This record gives sequence, C-alpha cells and structure tokens, in this order.
Amino acid sequence: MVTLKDVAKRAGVSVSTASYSMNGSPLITSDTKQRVLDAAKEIGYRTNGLAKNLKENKTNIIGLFLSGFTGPFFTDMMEGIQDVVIQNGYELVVYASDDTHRLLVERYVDGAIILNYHMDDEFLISLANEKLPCVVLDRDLQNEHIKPVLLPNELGSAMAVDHLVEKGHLTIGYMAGSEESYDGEARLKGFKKALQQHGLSFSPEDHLLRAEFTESSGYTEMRDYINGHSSRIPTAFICANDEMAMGAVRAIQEKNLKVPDDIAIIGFDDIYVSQYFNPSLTTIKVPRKEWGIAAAQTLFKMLGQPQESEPSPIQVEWMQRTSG
Amino acid sequence: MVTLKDVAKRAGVSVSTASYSMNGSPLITSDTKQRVLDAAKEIGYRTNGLAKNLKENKTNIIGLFLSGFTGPFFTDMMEGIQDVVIQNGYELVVYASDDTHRLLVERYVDGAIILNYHMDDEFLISLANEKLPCVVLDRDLQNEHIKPVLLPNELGSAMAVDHLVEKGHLTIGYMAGSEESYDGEARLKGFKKALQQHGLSFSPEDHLLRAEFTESSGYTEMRDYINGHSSRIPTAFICANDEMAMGAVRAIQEKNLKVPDDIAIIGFDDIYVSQYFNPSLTTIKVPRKEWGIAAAQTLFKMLGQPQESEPSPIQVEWMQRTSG
DNA sequence: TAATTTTATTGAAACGTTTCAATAATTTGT
DNA sequence: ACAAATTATTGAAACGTTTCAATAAAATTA
Repeated sequence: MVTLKDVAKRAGVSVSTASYSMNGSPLITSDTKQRVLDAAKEIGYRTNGLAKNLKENKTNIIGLFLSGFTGPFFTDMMEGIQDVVIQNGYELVVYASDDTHRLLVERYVDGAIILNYHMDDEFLISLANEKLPCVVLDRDLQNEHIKPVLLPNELGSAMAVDHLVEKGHLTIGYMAGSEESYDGEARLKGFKKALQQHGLSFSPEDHLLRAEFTESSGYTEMRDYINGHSSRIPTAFICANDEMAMGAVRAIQEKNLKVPDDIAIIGFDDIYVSQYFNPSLTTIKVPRKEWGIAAAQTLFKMLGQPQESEPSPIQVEWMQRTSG
Repeated sequence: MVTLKDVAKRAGVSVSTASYSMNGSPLITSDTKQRVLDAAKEIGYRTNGLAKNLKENKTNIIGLFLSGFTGPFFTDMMEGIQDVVIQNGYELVVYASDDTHRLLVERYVDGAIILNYHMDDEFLISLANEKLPCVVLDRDLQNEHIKPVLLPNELGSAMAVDHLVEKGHLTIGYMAGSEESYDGEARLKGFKKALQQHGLSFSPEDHLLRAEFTESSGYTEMRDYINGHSSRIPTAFICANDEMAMGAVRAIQEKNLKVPDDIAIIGFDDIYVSQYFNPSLTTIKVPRKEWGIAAAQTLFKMLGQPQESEPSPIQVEWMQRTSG
C-alpha cells in the first residue's frame, strides 16, 4: 500500500509537509506543494480514509439503515436523502441489516437515518448516549440525539375512511401488515379512530386481516378471508400499503367479484405501479422524496449544520382513482 | 468516547487482555474474559471499526457503487448481492456517486461491485493496481483484479427482433437511451446485428430515437418523432428499457394510435410495473436478483473465498405480453 | 550586518485497535 | 520442594493519518 510516507520520501519532504500539501494548507509554499502533488500522482497515492477518520474522529458519512432492500418503496426516499447529504458535503451509504448493525455500532457514520424494525428502541438509545445523532423514521422516540420524522399516518387513514363513508360504505374492513411496523400500526390506529368518529363499529375478529406488506400475502389473506366469510363481507377495505392492496384486488377478482363495485379497495403509499394497476389504485400518497429530504435536513441540523430551509412537515395526499 | 482502555481499566486488566477477551481468544481464562465483557457492557463500549480496520488492513465491507438511486431497477439486484455478501460474513453498503467516489478511493471497502457510468475505465484500472477486487457490471473490462459480469444484451435484442420479424414487421425502429450506458449501447448493437441477419435495413436518421431511460423522456421523444414523421413510421419499436417503452406507449396513444395494432412496442428489463401496465408490456426479462448473486459470487471468488456454486451465466427471457 | 520578525518545514505524539514478544503466574513432574 | 513446562497476562510497537510545538530558513528592520 502506498502511503503518505512514500509520497513524502519521493518528494523529498517530511510526512507532515506531505500531509499539509495534500490538504491544501496555505502554510506550504506552492512550489513544494506541487512537488508533493506530483509525487502522489506518480506513485498512485490514495488517502487511507480509515486512518484519516480515526485521527479526525469523524467520517463525513451518513448512513441510511434499512431492514432490507425489498420493495419498490425506498428508492425515491434515497434520492431525497442523497440530495441533501451531498449538498452538505457528506456521503451517503445505504445499509440493510437485521442483526449486528455493525456499521452503525462501529462508528462508521457521523449520523444515521433509521427505518429498520430490527433495531429496538433500547439499542438506539444506547447509541444516542454516545452522541451519535439519529433521525428515526419508524418510531416515536425522542431525546437529545434522536429526532423522529414521521408520516401523518393517522391522518391518512382518516382521509380514507372519510371518503368511503361519504360514498355510503357502512362496514369497512382493514388489511394490516405485520405488527412490527410502526407505520402500519399507526395506520391501523388511525383507521379505528376514524371509524369511531363516524360512529361506525369495528370488530377485529371479523374485519381485520393481517398480511405481510407483500402482494402475495395480500392475495393469500384476502382469498382465505373470502372463502371463510362467504357472507357479511365489508363493502370496502383499506390496506396498509399498496402492494397488499394489489394482492387483495387480485383475490377478489378471482372470486368473480368486482372492484370497486362489490368491494372497494384503498391502498396506502402510492407506489409507482399504483397508477398503472388495473383498476388503478385509489390510495394515500406518501411523498417519499420529501420525506427523505426532511429526514436528512433534520439530521444535519442536529450535526450543527444550519439548513437553508426548515424541513417541511410531511403531508399525505388523497389519490382518487378507480379502485375505491 | 469509551475505548478499550476504559474497559481495561474498569476490569482491572491490560488493554491487550481486554482486546483478546473481546475477540474471544482462547488464551484468556474465562473468568477474566467475563470480567472484561461485563465491564464493556457496563460502560457501553463499542468497537471503533476505523481503528480496528486500520490495524487489520481490511474492512469486511463490500461496496455496491451506483450512478444514482433513481429508478425501480436496482432493489432486486441489491437483494441478490446482499444475500451472498451476508453469507460470506461481510457487510454490504450501497453508495451512489458521480464525482470523487470517495468510499471507493479511500479504502473503505474490501471489494467493489460497480455499475456506475461516472467512473471511467482508467480510474478503475488504477484502483485495480492496488489490488482492490472489482466486479464490473457495466463495461467489458478485464484484468487480474477486475472481472466483468455482463448481461447478454445482444441476445436480448435479437430475441425481440426475431419475434417482431416473425409477426411480419418489416421496419422496426429503436429507442435508445443515453450513449453513456454500456447496456444500452450493447442492446442497440445487438438490435442492428439482428436486423442485418434478417436482411432488414436500418437508417439511424429515420428510425433511431434517443431518450434518457426515463418514462418522461421516452414520452417526449416519441411524441416529437411522430409529430415530425407523420408518415413512414415503423410498425414496431424496441426500447432500450421498460420505462422509455411506457413513455412511448403513452405518446402513441395520445396520437390516437393503437398499441400494438398500429405500433408495437417492446421494452427491456421487465421491471415490476411492466406486467401491470396497460397494455401489459412485452419485454425482455433481466433476472436482476440472479445478476446480483452472480456478481457477488464472482467477487468473493476473487477475494479467495470459495463459493459453493459457480456463478451461473445470466440468461434473459422473452416475456410475451400484449404491447408487441 | 546583526537582531528581529515572518514564513516554511519538520519531529513527534496521538487517534483506538491488534498482536508479537516478553514476563508473570500457575501447574506438572520428579 | 524445586525445576521445568505450561498457561495467563502484559508492554510496546504498529497501522496511516493529522496537527501541535519546535526548529530552520528567509525576509524585514534598524
């Protein structure tokens, strides 16, 4: 490995001079600076970031910590985060983990944005004690070094209920995802609250399905549900995300029922495919890119970098299409 | 920051003993080992990966280097790579860069998988000299430390041409993406070759469109093209990816022409939405997950980790749907 | 020109680990 | 009970940087 020492030797200067030169210090005369730069180029010197960051005790890296790369949801968000991170002179790495979360634990990053249900609150709090600033996107957890940037999930569910009620639906079912998901449970909670406000009852045994946020699980659950409840099926379902909604639609259509005429289906997220789906999916749009931007801006404020604009609160939007 | 030294002090042992204990060395008696572990937990010790990796001269991190996070293409591939990387006891970070490629340059990774047209060959070769193993997915470049894992793009294009010709199309247009894309240009090349083999002519001025791999650019280019060539429009177009194909379809339909009756459209990639698009997109399926797996396996072989299965060659598949 | 100030360069310590070689403590064999 | 062998622990160097404090060289002043 070619190191600064090698560069220094070749340029005939000390290591310190070489270091100063590489970092463009004004202390060094431009003549020697050039000599060093040339030497570095000649022998193909590249900074060892590990050594540098060890010494400086900072990496200029922001980590986005996900549970997995699955699903069409994340790329928009990454774009938003990436924009802000680059603007602030940092780098972004995206990392999915379910266990040791090594890159987070071992101080590879100066700040973290977290959307990973494999990390429990306790773990995050212990990190925060080491003053590693974290922005959490998937839990309502807050202290000096942890700030949440959350979606207005309950509002979204309420919007959906309002629209369905307005259209005359009296029994509305709900397809939830896994209980581990903060957003998912918040959406369910909002749904229940909204029903109550409309004076509608909800019996979980009869009208609550649990799938796993995937198209195929949505399909399976809805199919089995219909098979088991040949009568008294709600005239509408709200699903905790679009993928499950698509699966549900598929199951319903296979039973020769019509969406939305027999059963209306509402999704959540407005993923890219929803507009192309047939019937096009009525859903609640989550502005993923803006979410990412807000998360990153919040993080940089914690890192002491003033942001030109305050992160704007995340707004969801009703997307009226044809499925419900 | 709480360091090993702090742990050692609290446990009443030397730093070396603390280090050995943390790493589970059999040299240390289990009694003291436990004392150290307890001390570490009590004061919340976390390894400093930078220091560790500096000393060991390896990071156990594989980097996936992309041009950007845009588009629905990558998540499947990431999943495939992630699986293999974890199996091999490494971590994966995904990183998009267009300029300095810092994480690659500064030795943050032990190996790299590259799909980034912002990096030129020369740059990669200079890295390889430092024996940083690279797998390239977007160029045909090969030496001791660089191995390509490429898609059979030309074959894919040929499949499309074959099918169209069989259906009787005599003039076939092509919608290419930006010239910077290796895959894109390979697909174009394959297209031209296949035409030739069928004895069909191709005049780039008349039948070659250049968009930018996005839906909207596909739409714009096709719209302008139709406006400018009211007659003598090919009866079919092959597009270098699905997103452009979808844009093209939209433009065609807006002109009250029918897909596929007036103009057939073939995509490339088979992204998730293609099956739901209306008309569903006839396309060439690229097995993204398998591609990722093959890339990662190839990389680990270069890193000297024997893989249980040889990476299988990537096969594309004709997806006959309704758009062409 | 000698003394002073300014500018350029350098030596050495430090960052937090790992690991070799050396020492200390314990066990074994006689 | 003592030497020898084994086991457990430790001190110190090293990884490649940055940066403080010190020195050397050059420029300025009187």
